[in-house]
Formats: sequence, structure tokens, C-alpha cells
Amino acid sequence: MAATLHDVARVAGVSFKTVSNVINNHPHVRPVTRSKVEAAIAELGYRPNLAARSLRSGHTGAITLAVPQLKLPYFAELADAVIAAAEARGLVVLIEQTGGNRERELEVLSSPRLQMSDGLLFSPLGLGEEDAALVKSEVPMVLLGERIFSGDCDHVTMQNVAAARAATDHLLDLGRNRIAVVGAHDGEVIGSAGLRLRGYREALAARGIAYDDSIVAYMWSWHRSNGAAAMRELLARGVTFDAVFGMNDTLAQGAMRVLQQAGYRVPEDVAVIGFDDLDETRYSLPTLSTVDPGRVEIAETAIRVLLERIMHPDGSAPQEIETTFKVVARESTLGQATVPAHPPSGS
Amino acid sequence: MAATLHDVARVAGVSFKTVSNVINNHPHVRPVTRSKVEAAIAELGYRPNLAARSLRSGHTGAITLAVPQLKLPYFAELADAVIAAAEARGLVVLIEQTGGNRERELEVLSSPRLQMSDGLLFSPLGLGEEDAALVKSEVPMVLLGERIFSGDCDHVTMQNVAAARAATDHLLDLGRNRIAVVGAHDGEVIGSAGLRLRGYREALAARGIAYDDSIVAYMWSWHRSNGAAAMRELLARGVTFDAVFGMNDTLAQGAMRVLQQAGYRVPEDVAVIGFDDLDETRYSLPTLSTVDPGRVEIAETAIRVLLERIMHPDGSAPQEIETTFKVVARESTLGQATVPAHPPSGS
DNA sequence: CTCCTATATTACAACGTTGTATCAGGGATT
DNA sequence: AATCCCTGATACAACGTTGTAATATAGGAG
Repeated sequence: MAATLHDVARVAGVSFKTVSNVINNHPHVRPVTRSKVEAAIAELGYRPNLAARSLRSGHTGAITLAVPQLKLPYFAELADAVIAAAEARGLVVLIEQTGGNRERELEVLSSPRLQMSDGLLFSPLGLGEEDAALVKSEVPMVLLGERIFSGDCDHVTMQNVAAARAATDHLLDLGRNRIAVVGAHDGEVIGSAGLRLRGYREALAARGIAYDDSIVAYMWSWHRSNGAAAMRELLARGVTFDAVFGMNDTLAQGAMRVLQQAGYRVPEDVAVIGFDDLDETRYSLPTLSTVDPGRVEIAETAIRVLLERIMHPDGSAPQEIETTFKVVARESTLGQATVPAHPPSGS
Repeated sequence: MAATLHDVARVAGVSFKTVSNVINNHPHVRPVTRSKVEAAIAELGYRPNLAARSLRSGHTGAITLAVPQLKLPYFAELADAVIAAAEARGLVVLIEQTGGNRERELEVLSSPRLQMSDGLLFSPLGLGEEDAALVKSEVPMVLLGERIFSGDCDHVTMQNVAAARAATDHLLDLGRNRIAVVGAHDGEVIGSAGLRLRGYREALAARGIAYDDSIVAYMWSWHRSNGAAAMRELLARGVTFDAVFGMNDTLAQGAMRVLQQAGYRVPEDVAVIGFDDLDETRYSLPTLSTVDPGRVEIAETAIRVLLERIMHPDGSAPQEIETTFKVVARESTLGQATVPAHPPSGS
């Protein structure tokens, strides 16, 4: 079927090893021979067999990305960034979905399918600190995100605390000092919610503003409707606030939505900021201010670290890398481009 | 490093081929031998080398999914469904992003990386009918979505016309007969927008309602903000309508948002329906009625057809398969669970 | 007790590639 | 002019698996 080195060699009139040498840019090949071989390759449309190459070399040219679900916008955008970064280095990405489920996450770690790739980018959700010892894989691995800290494994993550603090500072700088929080996790310390809440509290503390638990909404799910429900609850509670910090963009959008429906103007009455810089924040009404946690940098860094680890399996000690973040100020806090609502015109 | 058949054979005290026979469930293996071998496999933690297996067998156990961008929610959810369906058959999915760009799409078709998989699920966006002849790949391929019709290649798609017609019928059944459209593509015939508009027109025609171009908003981009802008434009135009059909969910949400901001109640004043059944439609305010185009079925069918094609490369003639769809009626048309807005409580 | 068949195991080759070792030729050095 | 070294090409083996063909063992019939 497909042409092999031998076929090319026959056509070019050289040994099949010479063809291999041409392909791998070995030094000692005469220009004449090289062009003869190249002509034969073109003529036959020869493509090196990747399975054979991989058997011989021990490398596949692929990496695995394991995430909870692509359905969740954050992970879809993370996967997008990872694929783009991998593509830039000539790598293919193979995706596993764990559903954020502890069992499936452990299963992925020991799956024979991991062999199809040279390494694993693993974004666990169901595993807890107590599972740290189980987080071992037969291929080099880089962890993405929070939750698992101990364990001798490279780790790339966002600066949750500092970024949340910057988001809060952004609101404080605008003169808001009653900042509600939507999406806290009760009692959590090391998860995204716990860290972000900590950043929020640090920002308040730095300006001598007391933390007020009555304007913090707790919940365990981060869907848009949860943000909406939380905001309804806050409004019903009768507490006052002039800004909202959503633990992620989806929550912020749900909250913003309810605020507007209740007659508040965003940002004039209440400023809103989210977290994640999802693509959709660029298209909401008003566009949503948020924090870009450095998703692209996470992807690129993770791949760089993974490749290093693949090339030097027992090189340096495991690294702990935090990416740079950026507050992205849009209309929901700055209010630059508010679109006037047209009056109803009958139905 | 990793154990091989030979290592297992040495431990079990049999020939390495016998070990292979055990693994591949060959008939003539004595139970005693089998258990000896299995013990050795367990002891060494033996895992078959996939590269070698793939070199020998010619199969990889992976398929490639090529989509424009995972950032776009529709494709993220499609990928989610494809990965789940592949997983159920023991296949791994390898994802390529084309950016919806014609050049990149052609590049993917001839990429050597395709070799890492047994087949391709291809969802083109940039390619036009005139490129049909170029749509050939070295591995079996199944096309997903519209745009390319000719070409002798299996094709799985949704029933755009019938589904759009059903969505429109749903609105008509509710007594709405001034149904605005958001997201038409001017002059398009075979794309999603063209087909869905056709379904809309068929539904009107069937009830003897005249098509009114003044309540159809044209645009080439399908972001939320486009839906919002279109709705502002419709309102400004002063035309009347009692329902909106968004060509996709994102547009519908943008439109719904502007409607509400302008003081209309959804669905009391204006009912809204979208298309795609994105996960987020379950969490919007109100939850969005939409059409489930059978994404899960598309994924499962595409994989089934692809596997058939992989096993019998020149089997039957190329198939053209359309999945079943379902109108998903939620609050934006039925209004069952409208949440009362709480009155503002100062800031 | 021998022959034959069915069963169980083995030996060998092949998939297509690349690394190592080997070998032929030509120019520079002695 | 003979030796040496470097260039350029080749032969061989190996990566780990599976299919095919061959062989060894056991059980039943003649």
C-alpha cells in the first residue's frame, strides 16, 4: 500500500538506509544522492511510518491531556490553548475526559492508552490531597490546577490568590468597598475557591476593610444559574454592596444578569468582575471584566516542562510554576461602552 | 525498562509466543499454562507495547477529530460527545484545530500526523463546494456538518431543515406567528444558516403565513454580541414580532438578553428559541428552549460508520446519514418557571 | 502396540524504521 | 608512490509484537 523506505530506495537506486539518512538529515550524504532520493520520495509520495518510527525510537510525538469535561467552557478553552501550544512544537494532543470523577482519574493514570503518548498533562478535580501517593503515571506527567500539592511531580498553575487579590483591588481602586463574593466554597482552603477567597480577603485587609461574611455567597456548583440564584439570595437578604466578585466568569454572568433584571445598572450601581477570561466574556452585555489567569501561558509552560521531563526523566527536582495573570477591565467595571436600551415598540 | 513478552515468557517458563497467545485469547492454550502466564504478567506488571502492536497490525486504536476551535462551545460539546463515544469503543481521540481556515483544513487532510490514527472525523468550515475534489485523506474519513456535499465520502449531519421547521412549528403551535429570525446568512443555500432559514420558511408556508424579510436579521458571525446587536437593530426598526428564532443558542441568548433589557418579558411578550442545545441553555435566565440536533447521536453514528469504513475500506457506497433531532421546550417559550425579580434594595 | 488426529507449544519471519559497525573510494599527508 | 583519514554508502541487527508454519505431546481407534 503505502510506500516504504525500500520502495524509495529501489526507485532512487540506493540502499534503503541511505534514504533513511536523507530523511534524518545525516551529515554524510552527497548532494547528488540527496536530490535523487528526494525526487524518489516525491514521486512515490513517501511518508515515514510513524508506528515503526515510534517503536524504534520509543517516542510517539503525542501527549495526553486529561481534563474533566470539554463541555465545561474553562476546560474547552484550556484544551484549545494546549492543542495550539502543542501544534507549535509539532506535537499531537490526545484527550481523555475524566468527568472530574476520582475513579476515572485514577483509571486514566494507569490506562494502557497513555502509552500512545510521551507524556501527560493532568488536570484532576476529584482527587484529594490524600490521593497524592497514587498520582504516579508510567509516562512523565505535569499537573495542571490546584488540589494536589504534595507529590513529586511538576506542577503548573495560576496565581489564584494574587489574581483574586488583583481583581478585588481593581474594584477597590474604582472606589467600591462593599464587594460581594459569589461562589465561595464553605471551609475550602486549597481549592480554587478557597484560594480566590483568600486573595479577596487579603485585598480587603490591606486597605483596612473588614471582611463581611453576609455579602459572601457560598455554593458548590459554578454554573450560571448558581450565580443567578446566589445574587437573588443576596438581594433578598437586603444586604448592600456596590460590586460583585464572581469566582469564575460563568457565576459572574449569572449574577450580573439578575442584578440587571432587578433594575441595577452595571457598572454604575454595581460593578461586576469574573475570573477566567472565557471567550464569552467578550460578548456579554455589558462585556465582562475578568482576570486572565494566563491560560495560554499555562498551556505553553506545561508543554515546555513536560518536554523537558520527557527528555530528561530524572533531571532536576519537580518544579512548581505559577503563571502571570492580568486583570482585564471591560464594561462591567469601567462602563465605557454602555449600549442604551431602546424602548419597547409593542409586540 | 518495561516488561516485554520475552520477560513474561522467561518468568512463566514458556515460549514468548505462548504468552502472546494467552493475551490474544487464542484457542489452544491449556488452562494450566494460561494461569502460569497470567501470574507472570501480573507479577511483572506487563503491558503490551502499543507501538509494536500497531506496527504489526496496522491499526492504532485512535481516531482524529478535526474541528475549527474548541473555544467555540458547539465544537467543544461535539468533541465531548465524540470522545465519550470513542471511549465506549476503546478508542482514543486525537484532536486537531483548523481554525475554520481553508488552508489549515487542507493541511490537516494531508498531515503525516493522521497516520497516528485509523481514521478521521472531519468538521470543515472553510472549505467550499469547489474544494470537494481535494477532500481526500490517506485514512478513512467521515465528514461532519454541512458545506461539502458532493464527494464520495461518508457524511453524518443533522437535519437542519426539518429541525428548524420543528422549532418554528413549536413557536407557531404556541400561537406566535410573527417570528423574527436572528443569524441568517445572506444568499447562503447549503450552509447551516441557509438550511435552517429554509426550514423556517417551510414551516410558515405550511400554515399559509407570508415570509417577511423585515423581521429577518442577517449577519455572518454568530457570537452572543451579534445576536444582541441584531435584536437592537430589529427593535430600532420598529417592526413587530412575538417570537424569535435564533440560528444558534448563542445568538438566541444575545437576542433574549436585549429583549429583556428593553423591557420585554420572555416568553410572555416574546418567545425565544435557539438551536444546538448547548449545555449553557440549561442555565440561562430564563432557560432557553432550543433544538437538540442529536449531537450525541452524530458522534456515535460517525464513529460507527468510521469503524465500518476502517474495517472494510472499499465496502459499501458512501453513506449520507441524518440524525434525529428533538425540540427541547424550556422556559423561554413555555414560561413555566419564571423567577420573579426582586425589587432593588439600594446600593 | 502402532498409527493417526486433535491439541498444545514453539520457531521463524515480518511489520518499517533507525543505530552501530563495516566497507569502498578519493584527496591530503608523508 | 604508499599510507592515512575522511567522506559516502552499505549491511546487519534490533525495537516488540503477531501470523504462519512447523513440531512435540497426548488421547483414541485399529
